[in-house]
Amino acid sequence: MPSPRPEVPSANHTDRPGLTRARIVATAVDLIDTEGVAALTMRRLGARLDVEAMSLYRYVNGREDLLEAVVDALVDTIEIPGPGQLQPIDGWQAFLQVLAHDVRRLALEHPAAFPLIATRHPAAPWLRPPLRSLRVVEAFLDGLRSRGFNDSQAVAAYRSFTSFLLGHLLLESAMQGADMSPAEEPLDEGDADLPNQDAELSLAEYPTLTRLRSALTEDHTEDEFEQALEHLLVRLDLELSQ
Amino acid sequence: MPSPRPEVPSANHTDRPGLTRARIVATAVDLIDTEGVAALTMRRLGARLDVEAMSLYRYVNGREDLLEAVVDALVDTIEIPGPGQLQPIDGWQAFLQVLAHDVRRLALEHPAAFPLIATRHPAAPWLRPPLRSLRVVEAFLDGLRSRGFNDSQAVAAYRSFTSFLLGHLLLESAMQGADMSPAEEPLDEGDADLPNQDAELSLAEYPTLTRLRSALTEDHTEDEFEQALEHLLVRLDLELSQ
DNA sequence: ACCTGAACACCGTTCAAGT
DNA sequence: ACCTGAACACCGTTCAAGT
Repeated sequence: MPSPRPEVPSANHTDRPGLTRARIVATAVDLIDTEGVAALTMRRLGARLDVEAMSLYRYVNGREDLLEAVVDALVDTIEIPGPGQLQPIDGWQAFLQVLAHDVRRLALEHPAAFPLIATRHPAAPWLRPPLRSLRVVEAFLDGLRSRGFNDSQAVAAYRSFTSFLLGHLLLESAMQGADMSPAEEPLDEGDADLPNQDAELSLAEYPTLTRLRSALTEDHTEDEFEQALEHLLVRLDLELSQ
Repeated sequence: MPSPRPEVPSANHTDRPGLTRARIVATAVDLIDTEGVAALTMRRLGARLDVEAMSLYRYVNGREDLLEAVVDALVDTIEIPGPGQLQPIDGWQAFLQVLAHDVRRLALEHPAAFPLIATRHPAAPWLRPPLRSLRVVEAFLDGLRSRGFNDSQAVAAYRSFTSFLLGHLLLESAMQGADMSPAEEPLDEGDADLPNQDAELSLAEYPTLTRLRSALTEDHTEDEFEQALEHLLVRLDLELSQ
């Protein structure tokens, strides 16, 4: 009855299934989403998996490799618009529109992880965040080629499209995840003689900022995204016909 | 700065002058520039200053505060175009051109630090990287206002300008600082049976990537920057007259 | 085959103690 | 006033040992 486990591929009916690289990565993503990147330590991740930290090293080549795997897992959720989401009639503009919104979904679903996607060095220098996987870039280039772009036009579009996504989505995800990294302490009132830089930074000397403060605070990130995307498409259209 | 001022102004003729917050921050920037952000530990920074790590806590509220100070110091090197660099004749286009290139200078001079500038949460939520200091934003808004922008146009320009800078310069700085973080080990030849993911990632299954590899590898970051900047100016011009 | 105990080097941070 | 020694909690990582 307590027989040593045979070849059985997945026969484990306990609540805590065996460790897997996939399960480790998924839990890591969850930990980042809920507590921030700084909270992702090997030991805490182990604890979430009911395992000692050292066990993770069977499936992951250290913390750096784990972070790499997290980024890859998230980027792999990007869906390249195919026959499912797109009518054959729709051109490259619809293709880029749908793709842009899926990358935006990724950024807003994982605001704490997006800086990793944005700043960790990709496997190859010509992979540009956030479209930083071979699969995604291949599909991106093919998608544009099959919709009328030639090679150099597709490459140029890859460059401008990634720059656009990175700038907008990094700012938007920063806005989203605002201040969740430093786990919300009840604010300390002491040390009133210190500069106290963060509480209410002194706007006194900045009349224009003071006047425009409420305008600056308004969140127009979605409008900005749509408008900038629209302008990018116009710009690409110009370059196509020249 | 209500710093604990010693009575003696600067009477220290030794090669190692006394500690200063400014000196600590400057050395930290240097450490990041030369060895990457991961190398910036309190202990190593102390060693560079011929001091024990604990001494730093007199001038800096821990590592997070130090990183904040590093970012602020770098952002403070941004020069807002004034009567010196700009003729009164020049309009807002010249103003933004000159400013954009100065921020680009910052990114290329400190490629390892730029991700910090890009991703650390600013002091106020309406401060957007990389123009994330009160001084810079005030001067930016005033600069545009004095050149014909009204309030909401200036605020809109702040949003699109920062998005543009962030996307382009983060990619360009990543390109610049490529792989200097993991201190250049002589590559290990062993373990040829493992996936060996990083050495030469397998392009076999990606025909388009294989074909366009050389095109993708070309560095056109400067052209991209100039072109995208030009298009942003055109776009802003349109919004001005509508 | 898979997980762990023990150990090591390094880290951030505090505080009483030195000068 | 300024710096340090000693200590603590936590971290990444290795490896022999357990089952």
